[in-house]
Amino acid sequence: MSAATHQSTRQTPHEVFAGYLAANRLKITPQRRLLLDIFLAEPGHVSSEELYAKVKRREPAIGQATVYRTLKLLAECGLAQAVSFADGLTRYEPQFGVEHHDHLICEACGRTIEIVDPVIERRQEELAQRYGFSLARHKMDLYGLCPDCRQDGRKTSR
Amino acid sequence: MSAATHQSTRQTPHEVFAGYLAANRLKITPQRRLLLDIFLAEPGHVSSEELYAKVKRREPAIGQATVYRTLKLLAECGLAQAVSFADGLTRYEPQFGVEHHDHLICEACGRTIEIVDPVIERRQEELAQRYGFSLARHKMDLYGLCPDCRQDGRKTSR
DNA sequence: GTAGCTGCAAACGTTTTGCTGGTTG
DNA sequence: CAACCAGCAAAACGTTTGCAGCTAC
Repeated sequence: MSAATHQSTRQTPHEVFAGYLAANRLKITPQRRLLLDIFLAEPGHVSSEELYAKVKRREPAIGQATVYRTLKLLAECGLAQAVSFADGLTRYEPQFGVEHHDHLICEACGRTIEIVDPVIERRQEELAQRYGFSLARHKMDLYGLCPDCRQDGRKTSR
Repeated sequence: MSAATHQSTRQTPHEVFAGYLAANRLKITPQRRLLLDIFLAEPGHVSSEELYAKVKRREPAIGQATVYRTLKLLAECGLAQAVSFADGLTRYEPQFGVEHHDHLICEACGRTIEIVDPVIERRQEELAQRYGFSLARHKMDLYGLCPDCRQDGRKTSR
């Protein structure tokens, strides 16, 4: 729990979103509100398609295009951040009030585990300080093989 | 044997590639050799299309599919690494003979310092093992403000 | 009322795949 | 000579865009 950035402004995500929309003369619609809600309820990184599937359960009439467009808006106003895992899919992760995390990624099956290690987090701070940097954020992805894919051992026959 | 973490062996890239192909009963072809050469001559990250264009100048008959397929092979044997910049394009960067390092990046002036911290490296291994993963490689970028940019909000020199 | 929105479907650009003749080991 | 590969073109994939009617402001 080392939330290094305590802001005095305590806007809710919805306020942030509404503010951004208003500032750009865009409109608040039921779809956008719903998408924000469901997006924020997601634990980790979501692809557009995954979000589309979840939203569709509550609002079957919604279209994929709306999901794509809204995710882009969320990224623009800082509520979401686009991350890529080199699997041809763009994923978004909530940036508001969500605990930071890193990724442990299986290169074989694409499975991704979110991890946070206090030792590493602290060490990163120390490292940055050693170089006189003030650290704002970081990104760490570990690539390897998950337990399942290690056992499969489909290669190196003989 | 996923060949991604062979740093101690002094194999040339061509040897690595040939070894990987042989181990999987795949064949060495002129196209694959040419693609490896041109790929290694690239300074940074290349997209499949960029590589295709360059290869085509030397071997006009080559097809895009071959480039895609070969890049995938290079990634499998650890000579290339796929990176995504969230622009809908998969890029590959050469991984051979390059010392691993992480990045400390100034968000104001773009200055980048290459770092390696043994404590973090070791801890990453431990973390992966805890989840049953075998770790092949990782990527860590720390973002913040460098000493110069901390002192004055100027977005100076570089 | 008007600018902006939605859902649909078609368009788009990248990557993959099926096929056939040719090449490697 | 058997397995694998190349090139081609079509398919598949995720994402964007044009449109006509609808909605928030």
